[in-house]
Amino acid sequence: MPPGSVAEALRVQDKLRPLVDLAGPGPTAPATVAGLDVAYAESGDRLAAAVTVLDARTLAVVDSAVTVGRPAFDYVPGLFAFRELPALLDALDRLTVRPDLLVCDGHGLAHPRRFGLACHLGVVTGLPAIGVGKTPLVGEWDEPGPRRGGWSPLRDGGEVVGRVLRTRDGVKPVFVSVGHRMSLANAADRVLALTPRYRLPETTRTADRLCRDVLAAASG
DNA sequence: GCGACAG
DNA sequence: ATCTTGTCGC
Repeated sequence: MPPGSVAEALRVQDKLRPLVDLAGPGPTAPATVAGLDVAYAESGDRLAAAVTVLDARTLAVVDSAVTVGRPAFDYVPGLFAFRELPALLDALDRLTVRPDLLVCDGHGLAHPRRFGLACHLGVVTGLPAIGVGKTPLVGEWDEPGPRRGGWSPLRDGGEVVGRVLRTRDGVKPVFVSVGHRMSLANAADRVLALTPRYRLPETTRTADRLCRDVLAAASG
Protein backbone atom coordinates (compact mmCIF):
# COMPACT_ATOMS: atom_id res chain seq x y z
CA MET A 1 0.00 0.00 0.00
CA PRO A 2 1.16 3.54 -0.74
CA PRO A 3 2.54 5.74 2.05
CA GLY A 4 -0.07 7.80 3.84
CA SER A 5 2.13 10.83 4.40
CA VAL A 6 5.28 12.58 3.28
CA ALA A 7 7.05 11.47 6.46
CA GLU A 8 6.15 7.87 5.80
CA ALA A 9 7.29 8.09 2.17
CA LEU A 10 10.63 9.46 3.33
CA ARG A 11 11.01 6.54 5.72
CA VAL A 12 10.31 4.10 2.89
CA GLN A 13 13.03 5.72 0.78
CA ASP A 14 15.47 5.55 3.69
CA LYS A 15 14.73 1.89 4.14
CA LEU A 16 15.04 0.92 0.47
CA ARG A 17 17.97 3.11 -0.52
CA PRO A 18 20.62 0.73 0.89
CA LEU A 19 19.25 -2.01 -1.35
CA VAL A 20 20.33 -0.25 -4.54
CA ASP A 21 23.01 -2.31 -6.30
CA LEU A 22 25.76 -0.07 -7.68
CA ALA A 23 28.22 -2.82 -8.57
CA GLY A 24 27.38 -2.66 -12.26
CA PRO A 25 28.16 -2.75 -15.07
CA GLY A 26 24.88 -4.46 -15.96
CA PRO A 27 23.95 -5.94 -19.34
CA THR A 28 25.87 -4.34 -22.21
CA ALA A 29 23.96 -6.32 -24.81
CA PRO A 30 20.47 -6.86 -23.41
CA ALA A 31 18.09 -8.90 -25.57
CA THR A 32 15.08 -6.89 -24.48
CA VAL A 33 14.64 -3.42 -23.02
CA ALA A 34 11.49 -2.10 -21.40
CA GLY A 35 10.17 1.45 -21.44
CA LEU A 36 7.80 2.75 -18.77
CA ASP A 37 5.65 5.84 -18.84
CA VAL A 38 2.44 7.28 -17.40
CA ALA A 39 -0.18 9.62 -18.87
CA TYR A 40 -2.65 11.64 -16.80
CA ALA A 41 -6.22 12.71 -17.48
CA GLU A 42 -6.79 16.47 -17.53
CA SER A 43 -8.60 16.20 -14.24
CA GLY A 44 -5.49 14.64 -12.75
CA ASP A 45 -7.50 11.99 -10.95
CA ARG A 46 -6.90 9.21 -13.40
CA LEU A 47 -3.84 7.79 -15.12
CA ALA A 48 -2.68 5.10 -17.49
CA ALA A 49 0.64 3.35 -16.93
CA ALA A 50 2.30 1.55 -19.82
CA VAL A 51 5.25 -0.75 -20.28
CA THR A 52 6.59 -1.67 -23.69
CA VAL A 53 9.27 -4.28 -24.26
CA LEU A 54 11.51 -3.77 -27.26
CA ASP A 55 13.90 -6.08 -29.02
CA ALA A 56 17.13 -4.27 -28.17
CA ARG A 57 18.60 -4.92 -31.60
CA THR A 58 15.71 -4.05 -33.90
CA LEU A 59 13.83 -1.78 -31.46
CA ALA A 60 10.61 -3.54 -32.43
CA VAL A 61 7.98 -3.84 -29.73
CA VAL A 62 7.70 -7.48 -28.68
CA ASP A 63 5.41 -7.13 -25.68
CA SER A 64 3.44 -4.50 -23.82
CA ALA A 65 0.96 -3.95 -21.01
CA VAL A 66 -1.17 -1.07 -19.74
CA THR A 67 -3.07 -0.29 -16.57
CA VAL A 68 -5.63 2.40 -15.86
CA GLY A 69 -5.85 3.67 -12.31
CA ARG A 70 -5.42 6.55 -9.94
CA PRO A 71 -2.33 8.43 -8.78
CA ALA A 72 -1.21 6.76 -5.55
CA PHE A 73 0.30 9.89 -3.99
CA ASP A 74 0.32 13.66 -4.45
CA TYR A 75 3.04 15.00 -6.67
CA VAL A 76 5.93 16.01 -4.47
CA PRO A 77 9.36 16.55 -6.05
CA GLY A 78 11.61 13.85 -4.64
CA LEU A 79 8.67 11.59 -3.85
CA PHE A 80 7.49 11.29 -7.40
CA ALA A 81 7.91 7.52 -7.48
CA PHE A 82 5.12 6.95 -4.99
CA ARG A 83 2.71 8.51 -7.39
CA GLU A 84 3.30 6.17 -10.31
CA LEU A 85 4.91 3.09 -8.84
CA PRO A 86 1.80 1.01 -8.05
CA ALA A 87 0.40 1.43 -11.55
CA LEU A 88 3.75 0.75 -13.18
CA LEU A 89 4.25 -2.42 -11.13
CA ASP A 90 0.78 -3.54 -12.09
CA ALA A 91 1.62 -3.09 -15.75
CA LEU A 92 4.94 -4.91 -15.31
CA ASP A 93 3.09 -7.85 -13.78
CA ARG A 94 1.03 -8.21 -16.92
CA LEU A 95 4.01 -8.71 -19.20
CA THR A 96 4.60 -12.16 -20.58
CA VAL A 97 8.34 -11.66 -20.82
CA ARG A 98 10.86 -10.48 -18.24
CA PRO A 99 12.82 -7.56 -19.74
CA ASP A 100 16.60 -7.38 -19.26
CA LEU A 101 16.58 -3.65 -18.50
CA LEU A 102 14.08 -1.01 -17.40
CA VAL A 103 14.31 2.48 -18.87
CA CYS A 104 12.37 4.83 -16.63
CA ASP A 105 10.89 8.23 -17.37
CA GLY A 106 12.52 10.15 -14.52
CA HIS A 107 15.72 9.99 -12.48
CA GLY A 108 17.60 7.31 -10.59
CA LEU A 109 20.52 8.43 -8.43
CA ALA A 110 20.13 12.01 -9.67
CA HIS A 111 17.79 12.60 -6.77
CA PRO A 112 18.08 14.56 -3.50
CA ARG A 113 18.34 11.33 -1.47
CA ARG A 114 19.81 9.25 -4.30
CA PHE A 115 16.65 7.21 -4.67
CA GLY A 116 14.59 8.34 -7.64
CA LEU A 117 11.95 6.36 -9.51
CA ALA A 118 14.50 4.28 -11.43
CA CYS A 119 16.18 3.14 -8.21
CA HIS A 120 12.85 2.37 -6.62
CA LEU A 121 11.62 0.35 -9.59
CA GLY A 122 14.93 -1.46 -9.83
CA VAL A 123 15.00 -2.44 -6.17
CA VAL A 124 11.37 -3.56 -6.11
CA THR A 125 11.63 -5.63 -9.30
CA GLY A 126 15.23 -6.73 -8.93
CA LEU A 127 15.83 -5.78 -12.55
CA PRO A 128 18.61 -3.58 -13.92
CA ALA A 129 17.17 -0.09 -14.28
CA ILE A 130 18.20 3.38 -15.46
CA GLY A 131 16.55 6.77 -15.38
CA VAL A 132 16.25 9.14 -18.33
CA GLY A 133 14.89 12.53 -17.37
CA LYS A 134 13.95 15.36 -19.73
CA THR A 135 14.63 18.05 -17.13
CA PRO A 136 16.94 18.18 -14.09
CA LEU A 137 15.91 17.61 -10.50
CA VAL A 138 19.25 18.12 -8.79
CA GLY A 139 22.83 18.89 -9.76
CA GLU A 140 25.03 21.16 -11.80
CA TRP A 141 26.67 20.57 -15.15
CA ASP A 142 28.44 22.14 -18.06
CA GLU A 143 26.84 22.26 -21.48
CA PRO A 144 27.76 19.05 -23.31
CA GLY A 145 29.14 19.06 -26.86
CA PRO A 146 26.58 19.94 -29.56
CA ARG A 147 26.67 16.62 -31.39
CA ARG A 148 25.03 13.31 -30.59
CA GLY A 149 27.07 11.51 -27.96
CA GLY A 150 28.35 14.71 -26.33
CA TRP A 151 28.06 14.58 -22.56
CA SER A 152 29.13 16.08 -19.27
CA PRO A 153 28.95 14.85 -15.69
CA LEU A 154 25.96 15.78 -13.56
CA ARG A 155 27.31 16.67 -10.12
CA ASP A 156 25.49 17.12 -6.85
CA GLY A 157 26.87 17.48 -3.36
CA GLY A 158 30.39 16.68 -4.53
CA GLU A 159 29.51 13.47 -6.31
CA VAL A 160 28.68 12.49 -9.88
CA VAL A 161 25.04 11.42 -9.84
CA GLY A 162 24.41 11.19 -13.56
CA ARG A 163 25.30 12.32 -17.02
CA VAL A 164 23.92 15.09 -19.21
CA LEU A 165 23.79 13.42 -22.60
CA ARG A 166 23.12 14.76 -26.09
CA THR A 167 21.23 12.01 -27.88
CA ARG A 168 20.89 13.83 -31.23
CA ASP A 169 22.80 16.61 -32.97
CA GLY A 170 21.70 20.01 -31.76
CA VAL A 171 18.86 18.91 -29.46
CA LYS A 172 18.47 19.52 -25.76
CA PRO A 173 20.35 16.92 -23.75
CA VAL A 174 18.68 14.34 -21.49
CA PHE A 175 19.63 13.48 -17.92
CA VAL A 176 20.79 9.89 -17.52
CA SER A 177 21.35 8.27 -14.15
CA VAL A 178 21.80 4.83 -12.68
CA GLY A 179 18.80 3.13 -11.15
CA HIS A 180 19.88 -0.35 -10.13
CA ARG A 181 22.46 -2.95 -11.21
CA MET A 182 23.91 -0.67 -13.90
CA SER A 183 27.01 1.49 -14.33
CA LEU A 184 26.64 5.06 -15.48
CA ALA A 185 28.77 4.52 -18.59
CA ASN A 186 26.70 1.52 -19.61
CA ALA A 187 23.49 3.41 -18.93
CA ALA A 188 24.61 6.19 -21.28
CA ASP A 189 25.57 3.63 -23.94
CA ARG A 190 22.17 1.95 -23.68
CA VAL A 191 20.43 5.30 -24.09
CA LEU A 192 22.43 6.10 -27.21
CA ALA A 193 21.52 2.70 -28.62
CA LEU A 194 17.87 3.56 -28.04
CA THR A 195 18.02 6.96 -29.75
CA PRO A 196 18.82 6.33 -33.42
CA ARG A 197 16.32 8.96 -34.52
CA TYR A 198 14.77 11.01 -31.75
CA ARG A 199 15.86 12.81 -28.61
CA LEU A 200 14.08 10.39 -26.29
CA PRO A 201 14.66 6.62 -26.17
CA GLU A 202 12.38 4.50 -28.34
CA THR A 203 11.35 2.70 -25.17
CA THR A 204 10.01 5.91 -23.67
CA ARG A 205 8.33 6.93 -26.91
CA THR A 206 6.48 3.66 -27.43
CA ALA A 207 5.34 3.54 -23.80
CA ASP A 208 4.23 7.17 -23.98
CA ARG A 209 2.16 6.54 -27.07
CA LEU A 210 0.56 3.47 -25.57
CA CYS A 211 -0.58 5.02 -22.29
CA ARG A 212 -1.86 8.12 -24.05
CA ASP A 213 -3.89 6.07 -26.48
CA VAL A 214 -5.38 3.93 -23.75
CA LEU A 215 -6.23 6.95 -21.63
CA ALA A 216 -7.91 8.65 -24.57
CA ALA A 217 -9.90 5.51 -25.38
CA ALA A 218 -10.92 5.10 -21.75
CA SER A 219 -12.01 8.73 -21.60
CA GLY A 220 -14.40 8.50 -24.50
C1' DG B 1 12.97 33.92 4.57
C1' DC B 2 13.12 32.97 -0.69
C1' DG B 3 13.45 30.35 -4.79
C1' DA B 4 13.80 25.56 -6.97
C1' DC B 5 11.44 21.54 -7.62
C1' DA B 6 11.58 14.33 -12.06
C1' DG B 7 6.29 13.77 -13.86
C1' DA C 1 1.82 15.70 -16.08
C1' DT C 2 -1.69 18.76 -19.10
C1' DC C 3 -3.45 23.09 -21.68
C1' DT C 4 -2.18 26.05 -25.56
C1' DT C 5 -0.94 29.19 -31.30
C1' DG C 6 2.07 29.85 -34.15
C1' DT C 7 6.34 28.81 -36.38
C1' DC C 8 10.44 26.77 -38.34
C1' DG C 9 12.32 22.88 -40.97
C1' DC C 10 12.65 18.42 -43.51
